[in-house]
Amino acid sequence: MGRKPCCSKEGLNRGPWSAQEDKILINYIQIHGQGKWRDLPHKAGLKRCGKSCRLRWLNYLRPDIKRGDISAEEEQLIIRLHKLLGNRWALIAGRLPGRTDNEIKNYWNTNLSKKLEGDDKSTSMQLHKSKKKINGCSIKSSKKSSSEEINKPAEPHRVFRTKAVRCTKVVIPGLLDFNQTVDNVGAENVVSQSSSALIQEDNNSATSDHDGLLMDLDISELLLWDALNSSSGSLQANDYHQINENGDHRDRNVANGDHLHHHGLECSDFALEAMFEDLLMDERTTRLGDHPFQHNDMMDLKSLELYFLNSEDD
DNA sequence: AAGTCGACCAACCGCCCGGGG
DNA sequence: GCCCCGGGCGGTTGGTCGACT
Repeated sequence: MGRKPCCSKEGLNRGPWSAQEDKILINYIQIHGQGKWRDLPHKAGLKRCGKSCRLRWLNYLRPDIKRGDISAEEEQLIIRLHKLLGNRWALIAGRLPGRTDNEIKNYWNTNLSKKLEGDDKSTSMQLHKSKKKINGCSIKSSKKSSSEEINKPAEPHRVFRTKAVRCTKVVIPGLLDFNQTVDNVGAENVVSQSSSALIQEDNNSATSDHDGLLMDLDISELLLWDALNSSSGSLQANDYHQINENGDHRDRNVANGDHLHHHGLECSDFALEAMFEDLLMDERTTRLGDHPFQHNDMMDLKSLELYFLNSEDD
């Protein structure tokens, strides 16, 4: 009955990885590359489930993993992205170079959720006094986080999807031509710059007056966040490819343009995410006035909002 | 010093999706 | 169209360790 397990658990090691196992896995991947996770343990001589190997590599052994505390900037970014995306840890992680979804998820669950919950509760008559230490006072991570820096207004989060259900199809009317050449764009720069921009835009971003969709942090803000930072330096297409590879998903869904069709654009989550960057690419590479964005580096926020509102209506 | 509690986080689990046959 | 497989994702668990009493 039930689902067939991904592998036989018999005779397999479980729990924490030993240094020896790590070494074996690293050596194997360095030689053979990633993929074929199910076969990997057998071929590499590891007594581990393939999924376990994959997780170990992605969350711990990858060379581009950034170790250390989450910075205040990263924390702000996580909060805002979570507001926008909900528990889409992989997407959020995609915006934080070197951070893994697991790490962000853990960080959120142990620090930020309580922090924000505390904020909410503190402004809602503090009904739960029985729950001591709820407001981050004794949270261990206070040593590394910056709760004082979170001066968020206590308000319910508005996310597009709070439930972790994959959105595989999003139809966006053919306002944008995603078939345009993708060049001179470095997503890595986009990511890093975008991140800081998002933070900087925190307080002065023009939030929409429209109900619902664009309240608080919204798609247009995310777009703006990217767009505002699209003017720096010339960037290479292979940079984009590189970050796609590092970002696991976007190369498949976006760089190939699989999901992007003009006049009725279909896109996956990954494509949706990368769409923001593609919008940026569009703006940068074409510099045409045919779409709602001004060809200046400073884009018209209202245009962006209207664009998405129209999309929503459609 | 010893016991208890709670936070942290690596690892696991189960579900879902896309691709291929 | 259906089924299987590989891979990805989010939720949850459990071991470890530090803080507190």
